[in-house]
Amino acid sequence: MGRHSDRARETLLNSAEELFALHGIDAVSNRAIAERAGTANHSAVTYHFGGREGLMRALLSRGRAEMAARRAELLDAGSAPPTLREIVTGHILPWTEHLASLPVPSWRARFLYQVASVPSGAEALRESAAQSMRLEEILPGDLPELREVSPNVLSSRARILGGMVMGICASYEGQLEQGEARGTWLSVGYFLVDAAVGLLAAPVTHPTEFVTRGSPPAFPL
Amino acid sequence: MGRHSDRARETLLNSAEELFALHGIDAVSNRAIAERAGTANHSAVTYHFGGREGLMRALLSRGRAEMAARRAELLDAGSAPPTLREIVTGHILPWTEHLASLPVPSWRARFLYQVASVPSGAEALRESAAQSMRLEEILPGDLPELREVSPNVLSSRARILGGMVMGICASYEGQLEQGEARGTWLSVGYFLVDAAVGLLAAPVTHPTEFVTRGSPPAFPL
DNA sequence: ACGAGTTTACGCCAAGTGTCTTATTTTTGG
DNA sequence: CCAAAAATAAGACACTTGGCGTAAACTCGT
Repeated sequence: MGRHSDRARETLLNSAEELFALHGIDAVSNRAIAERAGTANHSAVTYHFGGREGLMRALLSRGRAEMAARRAELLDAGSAPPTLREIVTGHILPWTEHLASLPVPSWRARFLYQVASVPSGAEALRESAAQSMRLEEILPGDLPELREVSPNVLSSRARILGGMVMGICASYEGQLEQGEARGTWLSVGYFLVDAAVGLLAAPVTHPTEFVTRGSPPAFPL
Repeated sequence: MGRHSDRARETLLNSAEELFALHGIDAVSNRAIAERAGTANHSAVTYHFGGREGLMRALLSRGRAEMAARRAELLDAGSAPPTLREIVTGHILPWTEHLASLPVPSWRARFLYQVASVPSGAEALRESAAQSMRLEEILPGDLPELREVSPNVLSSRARILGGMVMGICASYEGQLEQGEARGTWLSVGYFLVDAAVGLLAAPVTHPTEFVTRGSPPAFPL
């Protein structure tokens, strides 16, 4: 058995993540990924992952287990019943902590931002998202901070969070690579928590019955 | 001079907008755009727009004048000095009103969401964005609602707004096409204004020095 | 050290793309 | 109505891509 295969797979995944993050999913060919990985085997992606779908699956599963564990840990440590801020923190901080654990430069945030944005990537995300909880389904309806927010509005607001977190993290990751970053991943996390709480609990001046769903798919925090 | 050329250009632009919105910028070839436009001239995009850049420029300039005028109109009608809500309203409502003015189905919101997300599109957006004002540069530092929000945090929060508006509008536009939409474009606009005000004015629990900039480029509201 | 199994290298092909050229058709101004 | 201009159609070409097949190189247990 080739134990080397793990190394080759890792190299391919890293190359793909970087190229996808920098140029977008659809702008990168399997051949380019293989070349970036340093191999002359232009069918490497097909060989190791069975094709584009397998590659995306492998990329999307990276770090999923750690983040899920960390989320459970944070939510356990909070008060019972948890406050809105605790719930939001439990969903956002595992994410920024995960990004903080990666060597600099990293491309994970920017890659996932691309995945969530582009139709071809969103398709791959759908199956993966099913394995993760969505914040909109987790928020209890009886939180005191959200008493004035109707379920429709709350659900629609929760949909915004994924894109918000992804976008800010992608931006910060880019700054980190350029050496222009101020602050830390943890400060980014708290910034996002503040913003998310303000967003979710904002006063409703115009009640509305519209509800967002479908594309773009909310990124599963 | 071919007066027909205007019609051909319009058809090409509509085809491109639709295909870009549904499949993403990088997943659509110039040939596919020409075919969708009903012409057998597979070089139509090059002939009428000089290439991909010209096509993107033409697409991005659509509706810009109307929206700018409407924005000025709304901001003029508000109180002096304007409140935070008035400023935000003046930047968001022209946008939802513009979308409301398009026939159903439309693809503009989804197209622009793609442009703002994908690197290749973001590049095209940069020059266009320079012609539009950015909300982060418009927000006065002395608004009473934002007294507790430091400039760094405020600037970073303002960056979120573009993606938020684009994402929600893209989602609603899709629902509209599917016949699943509840509410109106106007209600979407007020929903976004509420969310934006809550986001910008949210209490800051952890002061931070990080500032977002660079990619993803904030969509110029 | 050897041979089976795994990984890599690389050639080949059909399909698709952008660009450039050349007819052919359509439109316009006189 | 007619010629000039513009628009469309369609061919040629170089290039890239994904998929497939085969040969070489490598790894590992024995």
